[in-house]
Amino acid sequence: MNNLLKNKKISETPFRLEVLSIFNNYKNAIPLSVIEKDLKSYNRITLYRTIKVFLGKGIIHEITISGEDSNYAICEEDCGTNTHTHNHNHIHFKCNNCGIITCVELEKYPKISLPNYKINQLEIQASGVCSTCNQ
Amino acid sequence: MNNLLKNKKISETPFRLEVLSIFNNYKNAIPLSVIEKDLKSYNRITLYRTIKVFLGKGIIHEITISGEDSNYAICEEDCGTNTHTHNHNHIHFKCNNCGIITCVELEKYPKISLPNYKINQLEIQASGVCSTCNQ
DNA sequence: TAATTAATGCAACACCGTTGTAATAAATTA
DNA sequence: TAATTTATTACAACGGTGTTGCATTAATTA
Repeated sequence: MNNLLKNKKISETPFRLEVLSIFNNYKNAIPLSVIEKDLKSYNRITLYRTIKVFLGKGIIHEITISGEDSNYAICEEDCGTNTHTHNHNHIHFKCNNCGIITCVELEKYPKISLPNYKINQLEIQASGVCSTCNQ
Repeated sequence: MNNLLKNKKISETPFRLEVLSIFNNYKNAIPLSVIEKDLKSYNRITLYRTIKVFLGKGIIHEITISGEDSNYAICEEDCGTNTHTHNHNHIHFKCNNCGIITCVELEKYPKISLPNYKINQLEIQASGVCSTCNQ
């Protein structure tokens, strides 16, 4: 995890390391605005490009929920190296109370079969009240 | 379906009727670009506002898939009157071959339970090859 | 350390969606 | 149906978001 960038064969720069460390400071998914806020010195364009590179290398994945800003979260070890082969065993949960979006692991991931369809990938987004707020 | 607008208690205007008829011409979800293309005379701003009103009244729903333009599809009869209570028994399927996004009904919709979580809503997005292309 | 390759950041731009407002059309009331 | 009220349309203008070209600077390689 410390030499993640070198493993992914991209240059290790202070900016990228700082973005990575911000991701690691949160257990949940975060939007660009959080990254911008946390960066010591931040350049809009460099951040966009960094996010694109991280997405392309499978370092992070994007969570797109209707009506929300895009959120980003660190990928698990076994994620693919690009967005198409990217695969995970978790769902994306949006808490309507605290607003936080998290990746939640499922023991048994639902299977869906549609006659005549070939299903390659499932993305499941749930919303409700998270375990922290639900007390 | 013909007096949909009046049922929803919004004014019936030529523009809105034309947008509605475009939705009815497609069995699948469509992005704004398709609506723009099909409108005889189209005003960008009015279209945005029309879509917003349709969304708010539960006439259409938005399908947001990572990396795609937003798509819109006519809601079923039993959809709620706003986006929050909006509920459906279908998943959103993106065909990687033809690119078309459809709402596909499921006989048995998967249930997901997470310890300590309260799940109000599920949005399921699948991708692969649709029944038309898969032949 | 020198040469090569890649990342950064500035300027400038295009696109997307929104807002204020005047004109116009639809709905309501008498 | 005509007059009034209410809502919609469309123009002008704007702000935000994401992108590209390019010169500078930093990281990697030999």
